[in-house]
Amino acid sequence: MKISLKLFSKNGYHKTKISDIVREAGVAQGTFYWYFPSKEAIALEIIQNGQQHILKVVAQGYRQTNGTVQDAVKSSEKLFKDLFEFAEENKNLIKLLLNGVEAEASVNNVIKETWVKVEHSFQNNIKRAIELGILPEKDPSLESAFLISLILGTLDRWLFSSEHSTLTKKSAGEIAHDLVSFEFFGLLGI
Amino acid sequence: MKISLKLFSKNGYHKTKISDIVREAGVAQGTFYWYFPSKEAIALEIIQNGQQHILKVVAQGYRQTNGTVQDAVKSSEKLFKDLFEFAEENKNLIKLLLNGVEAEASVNNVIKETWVKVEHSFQNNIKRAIELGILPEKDPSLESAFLISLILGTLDRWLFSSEHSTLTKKSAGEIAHDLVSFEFFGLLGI
Amino acid sequence: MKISLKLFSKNGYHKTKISDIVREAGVAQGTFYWYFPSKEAIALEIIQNGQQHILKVVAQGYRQTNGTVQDAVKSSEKLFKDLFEFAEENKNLIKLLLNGVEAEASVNNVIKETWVKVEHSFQNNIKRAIELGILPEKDPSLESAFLISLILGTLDRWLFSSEHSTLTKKSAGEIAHDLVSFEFFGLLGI
Amino acid sequence: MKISLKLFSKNGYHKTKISDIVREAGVAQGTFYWYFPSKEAIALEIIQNGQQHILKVVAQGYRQTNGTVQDAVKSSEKLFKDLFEFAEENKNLIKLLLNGVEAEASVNNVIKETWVKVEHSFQNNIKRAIELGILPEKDPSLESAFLISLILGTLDRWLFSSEHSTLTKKSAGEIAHDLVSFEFFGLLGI
DNA sequence: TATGAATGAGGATTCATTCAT
DNA sequence: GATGAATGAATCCTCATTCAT
Repeated sequence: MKISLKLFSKNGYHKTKISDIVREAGVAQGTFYWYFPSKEAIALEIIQNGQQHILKVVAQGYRQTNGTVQDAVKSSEKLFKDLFEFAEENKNLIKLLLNGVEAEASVNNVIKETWVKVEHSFQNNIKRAIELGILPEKDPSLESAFLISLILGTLDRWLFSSEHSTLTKKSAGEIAHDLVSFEFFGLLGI
Repeated sequence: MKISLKLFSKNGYHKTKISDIVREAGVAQGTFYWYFPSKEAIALEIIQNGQQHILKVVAQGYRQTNGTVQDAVKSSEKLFKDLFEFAEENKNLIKLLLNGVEAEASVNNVIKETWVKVEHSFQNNIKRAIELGILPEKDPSLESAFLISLILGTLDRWLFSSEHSTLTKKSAGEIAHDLVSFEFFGLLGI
Repeated sequence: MKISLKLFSKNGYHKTKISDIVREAGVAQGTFYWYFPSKEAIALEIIQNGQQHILKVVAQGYRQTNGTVQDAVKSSEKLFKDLFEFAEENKNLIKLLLNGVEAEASVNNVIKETWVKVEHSFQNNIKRAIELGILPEKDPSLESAFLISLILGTLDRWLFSSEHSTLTKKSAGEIAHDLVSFEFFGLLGI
Repeated sequence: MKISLKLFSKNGYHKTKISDIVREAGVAQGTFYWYFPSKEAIALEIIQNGQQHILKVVAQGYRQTNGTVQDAVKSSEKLFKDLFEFAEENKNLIKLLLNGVEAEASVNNVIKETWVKVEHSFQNNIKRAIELGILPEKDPSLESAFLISLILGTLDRWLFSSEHSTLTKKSAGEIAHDLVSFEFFGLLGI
């Protein structure tokens, strides 16, 4: 699975042949089919596996948000940092999830699902913050859409862009700090 | 090209067969090759074509930004509206550009290039705004990375997400309005 | 036809496309079919045309063989010289005829036929020489087979071999001279 | 490979389809590609294989040539006999090598190479005979060119010509005998 | 006569999957 | 559990030929 993930993320789903995977794994072609019923299946398993990990990170990321904006900012920054650190350690997985493979529909669906779930988590947090009076009364679903767009796009550029020298050099913590500032205060923020 | 674009964006590059394209076009297989040297070539032409259109929209989107924050906000909103309207009218193209096909490297490169160029345009605008004292002194490359992430992610969800009932129902103008608020003031903005 | 001959001999029958021919000729694809019913037909016409020329050369090559061995040698040398000069001026044709295209059976047949006819001419001459007591009593059909083998093989190496520096530098007359010596006296000849 | 050789020599390279080969071999199309990377590759392998065999025959054909013309004649006749017997047993291979396929350049090159090597072998022998004073001082490269022309042309007519009733009926030994007479003494020989 | 766009059968190669050992 | 040879459907592309203009 590790090898498959690497090859999928590096070369894409279709361009990764079973023969490539088994060659690198040092086993015979038939052996692959002892462990996985099909190419689709292993892709699915890889993605679902990854989804669990990510959701765990996100779930653990938010701690308490009791009270002030200051708390919310800190909490958010903590989550971003965790998420970016996880991404850094699992580049291949993230690449696969961000690029979206041109694979069987089932695989694409699990990928979509992953981000939808992450977004839901964000949305719940925003809702709570509004209820607590920390954030102004706005549409949480819209705000979370903005938020996840912001995060995933930045993540993509941070890890995989050759064009962003500034971005690429930053650590997960630094990115998280900058990001949270934009999140709460926008371009005009301090 | 129109048919190819539709099929590519709907089914992906690899799953779109030349035979699919010509069947829908009502011509013979060989006719395809009279007009395009290869499958890769037509994909490339489609994308490059699309790139030009988008860049034109972006270039024309920003008008003057002479002076106040108010002006900048208005200008930005205008651009977003234009961009989203264009996207709405060219859903297939946008889908292709956002999802990124798993195609030949050349095709993927042109897609990447497209967004890099759009981002550059944003970046220049932010620079100018900083020089004019409209925006606080920050790293424009970082800000533009945030901005493009925000826009493209939102665009994706607006056009192609089945999960965002709130988002989906909004018009290009409304999205642009909400987006510009987040852009300048963040979650805390009015 | 000239262009076709060039391309056929240079690249082979199958690798020469009608589109190659018409491009070089500066006419449209359809125009080709106004003058020739098919690719096979033009090849056939080219070869048959060439056959006539060669047979004329061979027919005129032998003059009188009245009497002595000396006469026969001279006569033979004259023919070889004519033949080799013709070949030098019609390299493309000769290449086509010697290599034997992998074409339709009909084309190959005309090529075979050409050499068979040339050989017949040789055979008749040998017969006459035997009748005149110039050559010893042997099987003329065998001798002519030897002779044509000798000539065509040498011709091939002379015109198209990159390995025969000695051969390549000789003129048609010189080759003819050497050849005739071998023809009549073999390796042991003076 | 045997089947491929047969089909190549019978129908030519281009007219032999992979589907023909596998049908006759009784395997699936894909199986072909398990053993050979391409059509070109199998042709190459066949030819190279054949080249080795021929060169072995030629290398073993000449024995000692110690002394007299008589010895040289005998030695030569022995080689011709071996060569012609080999050719008789490997008609398909010889046909392929003599006709020269219209295949990829690589294949054609190996064919050319084969005969060049055979000729070199002849040439060396002639050189030695000159040094020993058996043959008169002449250009060995020219003589070997004559010799190989003579042999290959005769071989071609013996095996594949429908026009040479006299030739066709002879055995390898008989042809060799006649050939060696022409080789050493020419038309005028006893 | 000339054009050149259109045709479509044909053919090499790929690769996920199977299965006897 | 493991092997790797065998399968064959699938697909891109070629090119001689046709034909309306």
